[in-house]
Amino acid sequence: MLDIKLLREQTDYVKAALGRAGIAPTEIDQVLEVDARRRRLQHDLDEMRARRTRESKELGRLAPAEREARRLEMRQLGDQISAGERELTAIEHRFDELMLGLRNLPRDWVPDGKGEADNVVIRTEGGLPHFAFQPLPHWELGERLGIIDFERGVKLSGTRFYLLRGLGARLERALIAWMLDLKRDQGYLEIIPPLMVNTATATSTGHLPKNADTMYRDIEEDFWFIPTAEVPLTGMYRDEILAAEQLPIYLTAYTPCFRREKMSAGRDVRGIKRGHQFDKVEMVKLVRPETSDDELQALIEDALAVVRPLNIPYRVVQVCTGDLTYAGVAQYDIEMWAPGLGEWLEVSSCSNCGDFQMRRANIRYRPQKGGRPEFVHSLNGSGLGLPRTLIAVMENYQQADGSIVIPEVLRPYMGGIDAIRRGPA
RNA sequence: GGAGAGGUGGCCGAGUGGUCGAAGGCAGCAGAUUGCUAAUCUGCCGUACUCUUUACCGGGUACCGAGGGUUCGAAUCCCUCCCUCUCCGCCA
Repeated sequence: MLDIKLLREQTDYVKAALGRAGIAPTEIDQVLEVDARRRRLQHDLDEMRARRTRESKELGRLAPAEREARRLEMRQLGDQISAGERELTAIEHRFDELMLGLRNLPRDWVPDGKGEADNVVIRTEGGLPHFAFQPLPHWELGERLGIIDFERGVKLSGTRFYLLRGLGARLERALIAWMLDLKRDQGYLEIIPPLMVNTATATSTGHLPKNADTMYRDIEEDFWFIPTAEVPLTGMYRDEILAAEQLPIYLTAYTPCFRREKMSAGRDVRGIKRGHQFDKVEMVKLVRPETSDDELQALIEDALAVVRPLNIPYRVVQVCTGDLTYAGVAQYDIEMWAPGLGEWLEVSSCSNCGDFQMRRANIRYRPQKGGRPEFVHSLNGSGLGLPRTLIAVMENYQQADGSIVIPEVLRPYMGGIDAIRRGPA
């Protein structure tokens, strides 16, 4: 959530910044209009309540006979106040709705753009590999090796579901364990969070109310299945005031993620690139405000530290204003090359969310002992998304005979196995 | 799921209709004092919104789990819900 004071006091700046992300200035005007009405009503109500308090105290001291006379008058005032309170509640709901609907402001240095096509590749590492044969897409490899079973996934659940079996499952588990160990070495605290969260938690990260239609939920119990571990990790300290010494907080978690993707027909239909359920290792940082831009750079490095040892070509993309996540002020994506698919795969997305989520989650810290609490800043990044990392490994490490060599760093996690070959799994 | 107890400020903990934003303690901040990292004393010390204001100070309102209700007036009485604890049941 944005700071309403910023909207009031630096309206033009906010309009310009949001304009770069494709938001019409009239949206801000609308918020300010409701804000003005809300404040006026609040003020009137405050005065009525002040009068009631004052006169009620006097009334208490009066003799019983006099008391009766003024009781009726006081009751009318009470009715007026009740009516005002109902009106205020309605306006506040409207106000909250509008405020929750405003995305975060991009940093000034984020490149302008309308969408994905305008993102800027800022770095590419590793030349594209040459194969002496036609590299296969991972679904071919997976089925031939018996490590991915698409048909049975569909049978169990439906389209876009699959299962990993044998060494495929083990490879995924190896990747997860290896990543988590790396994160631990980088200073992240490993968490196993709930995979279902309540509405308040999902609202605090900005996933609700805007993206309600992309999440699975249990209405009866007010549970939302997490679309990413960012949600529980970022929400962990909701409604808390942290001690300054606690910051920065670095958290990591491996979790399955659930997304009600509105799958467009014909796009990414094959393989495991996009599904309703996938595994991910996530990083979340809660930091002091003045450090968050530097922490974002460090976060990218922490993600790259997972990418590099795999020896797969990758690139870093700076996300433009039109493609930023809702809560982000700046964002970088990391993409790995998939020779079978012939495309770059987004395996990580690192964002600085400023105080946007922390304001919603009401997570603050005291900069000085005894000082006033301030909102902290939050960041999140994948470290990494598993299916796409698995794709990249499979497609880059495939051999002419259809086997897949296990990357060196993963072998200790695979019981020393050096390749996945054809044969009984 | 059933029965009982309870949810109060950063923490602990009083408070059962008005003088309670809330005693007391701890922690924190400022100062005093002390022959030495401790002790003692004094003062300050919730959050948000708002008015006045350059700012400070000050005034007002809201907040005692959440939402309703009763009342001139609710932390306090009533209703609903949520959560925690204890016991029972069920269970991976």
